[in-house]
This record gives sequence, C-alpha cells and structure tokens, in this order.
Amino acid sequence: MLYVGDRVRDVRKKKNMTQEDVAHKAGIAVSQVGRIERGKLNPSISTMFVIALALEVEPKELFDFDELFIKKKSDHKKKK
Amino acid sequence: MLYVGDRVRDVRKKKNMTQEDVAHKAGIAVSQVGRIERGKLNPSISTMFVIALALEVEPKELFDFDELFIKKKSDHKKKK
DNA sequence: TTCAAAAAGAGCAAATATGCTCTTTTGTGA
DNA sequence: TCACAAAAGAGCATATTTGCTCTTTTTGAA
Repeated sequence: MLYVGDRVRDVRKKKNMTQEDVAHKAGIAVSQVGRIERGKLNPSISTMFVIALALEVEPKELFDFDELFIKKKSDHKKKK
Repeated sequence: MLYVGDRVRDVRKKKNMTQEDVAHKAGIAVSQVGRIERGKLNPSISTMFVIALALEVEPKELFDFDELFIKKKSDHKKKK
C-alpha cells in the first residue's frame, strides 16, 4: 500500500532535509509536513505543490501512484 | 498560465463526459467538479484522485504542469 | 429562434485542513 | 548513557473545502 506521505518522506530523506527544512522552504507549518508524511490528512494540491517546489522535484513525481491511501483523521481518535 | 481545472475540463471534453457524469462516477458533488474546473478552489488530492479515476487517466496526468494557478475564492468576491 | 440539457453561480451547514503552541517520544552522535 | 535535534502527537482557533439546494446563464441541436 502506497501512502502519499511516503513519497514526500522518501524524497526528503534522499535530499537530507528535515521536516523543518521543507516546511520553511515551502512556507508552510512543520506540523503540516509531519501530518502529511504520517498520512494523517488529505492535503490540498497547492500544499503538495509547494512541498514539491521545496523538495525540488516535479509535482507529478509526488503523485505517481496507483492507489491513494490516506488515513482518516478519525483513525487516531481511537476509543479507549 | 495553466489552471489545474483546465486539465480536468480538457480530459473530460475529450472523453465526451458531462460534469455530472464525472461527479457521479467519482462519487462527488457536481458543484465540486464545476468549481474545480473554474478554478474556484484548491481541491484535496483525494478529490483529484477520484476525478482521475472517473476520467480513466492516471492521477499524475492531471498534475503535469510547471505552474500551479488557483483562483482564490475571494477573487470573485469583487467589490462592486 | 426555441427548447432542453449543461454549466455557472450563490449561499449555507458540516467536515476537514492549516497554523500555532506545547509536551512527549524517538533517533543519533559523542 | 547522555544530550540534543528531529519527529510525533495533542489540542485549539481559524480558514477552506465539500455537499446540498436552488436560481440563472450558456450552449447546442432541431
């Protein structure tokens, strides 16, 4: 199963960048980069676009998947 | 200038589908398809993903652009 | 031109993304 | 093991998306 966030994380690691590096360069919140990598939400295409810019890859590289799997926010609201 | 919605519209026209065809097949609202084509908002990647499925193209085909241009919702709230 | 379908547009409620702040956990080099 | 940086996670306020309904405009075929 392929997560969208995995693409981001893989590329980021490959470029030796921290989440903060990406967030700062992309002009978005660090928490947002983290949430995307962890698949906690379903980001907008403009968010993905600025992340692609920050990672210096073409946007479509981050969308090269056959299946989209995004954890729902509610997934971690597990009943105790 | 390349709009994300233009890609959707172009592909949809090429496939001789109406906005309603796409919306129904994608399981989303017709109004949403229209808003995306008109560039009125910044859709989530999951919305784009189901639209790609409905159009029977690979998601990355809809993201094959160099510049992202999305009209802001406020753009049409022009002062009179 | 006329008629019907398609699309545009407005407006609202509900759901969700985003930024921010703070705390906790994980990972890594010394 | 320790110390520090990086990441995870929680929780909140605000902004934006999404679906829904209804009305108006545009388009295209007869």
